[in-house]
Amino acid sequence: MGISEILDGKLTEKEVEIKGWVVTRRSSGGVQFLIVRDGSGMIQATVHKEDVAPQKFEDVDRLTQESSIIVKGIVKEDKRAPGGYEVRVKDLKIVHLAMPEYPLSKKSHGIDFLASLRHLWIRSPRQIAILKVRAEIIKACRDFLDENGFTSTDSPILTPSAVEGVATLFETPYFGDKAFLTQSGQLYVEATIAAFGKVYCFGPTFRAEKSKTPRHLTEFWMVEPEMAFYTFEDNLKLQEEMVTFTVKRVLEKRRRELEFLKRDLVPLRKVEPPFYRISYTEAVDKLQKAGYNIEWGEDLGAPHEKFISLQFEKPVFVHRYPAKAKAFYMQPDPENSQVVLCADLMAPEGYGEIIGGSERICDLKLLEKRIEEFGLPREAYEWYLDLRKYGAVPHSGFGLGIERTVMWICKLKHIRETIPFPRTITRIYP
RNA sequence: GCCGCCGUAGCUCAGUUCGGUAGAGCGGCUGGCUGUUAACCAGUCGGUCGUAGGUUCAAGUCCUACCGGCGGCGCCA
Repeated sequence: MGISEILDGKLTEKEVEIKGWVVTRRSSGGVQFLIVRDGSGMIQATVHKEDVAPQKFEDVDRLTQESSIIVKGIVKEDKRAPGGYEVRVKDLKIVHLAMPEYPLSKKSHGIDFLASLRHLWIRSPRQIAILKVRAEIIKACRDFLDENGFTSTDSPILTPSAVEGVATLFETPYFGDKAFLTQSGQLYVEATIAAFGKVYCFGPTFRAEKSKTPRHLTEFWMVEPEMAFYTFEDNLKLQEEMVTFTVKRVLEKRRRELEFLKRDLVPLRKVEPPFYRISYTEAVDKLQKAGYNIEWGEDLGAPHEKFISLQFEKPVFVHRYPAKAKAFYMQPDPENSQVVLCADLMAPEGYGEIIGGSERICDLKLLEKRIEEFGLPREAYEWYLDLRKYGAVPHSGFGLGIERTVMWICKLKHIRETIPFPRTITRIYP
């Protein structure tokens, strides 16, 4: 029994017990109005002087913001109450009287202050709504993959070597040796496909990049599916299906949260396969015609991604980037060896990349050559090369950034709200 | 790493142009109000003006350095 069920109208005129926290208290002499939160929702509880013992009424008068309480009463439908329902209180027990001067008031706060009080900020309705959507997105991704023949095989977080470059790795001591926090589970899921066919890993990844932007965290979560025998084309189709499934699931299960966030649902309802596709070369052409200063061969920057993303009302794949701008393990396009069979999925409405994916090199000789060309230490990749020695198959995969997906689906301005405790270049507390 | 902006009460800010006794709203506290909606009304508590130097009769205000944060870029998911 929770507040969400009361708000669904299932418990009208019934007696209920709510265990929760006081969000605000207002009084009008003989009537006290409490807004109570229980994790499932918020509702107004009214305490009339004549309904409770005098001592109880005085207790209510002492209630501070964020005090924890247990309330018993009758559910009433009432237009005067926010949300249309309220609980007329018959009994109330104070579990803990919160200290006065709860730091977060109902008025606005600056971002620095809120970030330093993240452990309390997550209680606020907006943050609750966002994190509920986050949880739904994660569950949707897992459900989609689990229901489509994937086995979850999580990758290690402590790793001996870099996937792509050492400069952006967090280093940690490891029994007299060095270890690094993973930047991607991809190489390891490329190993487990030979055991399970279709796999995915889900976990935190770490980038020691000094990125100071509204779309970067130093610690973020990725879902990384990897599929044996999947071509580049199969990979894109899977991404379309997974993203569509996820958006539909959130629209279905977290409608209330999206509406609370004042998220326009129209663009989300348009998310259906097939997504748009544009090659990197076409994208550069478009950008140049729009006056952007970009040459073929350069990777797309934030303003470029935003521009492309705004051209389409559905997600768009930008595919076949120059080989030099991308990772060593990507399969060259058989029709043009200057580009690789990769695609980034750009979310619409100006949100950029949420997925990066590619077909992987499966030929041993070619992979050896690429490792050398990228100046990577071959000894660190011996195990990875083994995968091309014993039953190599064409295979593809992608990584979906959870926080960026949350940011897009909730239409947020900054990624710091998409994870309970964000880690950024300037903040590791709380 | 680069460019720009900002640090004044617990919070959000005004005061800086042109140096002259530290301000408001919210929150807290005290009291009032029998339907409040960021409730309202009256009273009250609350300050090393980011830090350190400097200029000056006098610095929140002018100068220098440092620290912290925010916004944008680069890199990336």
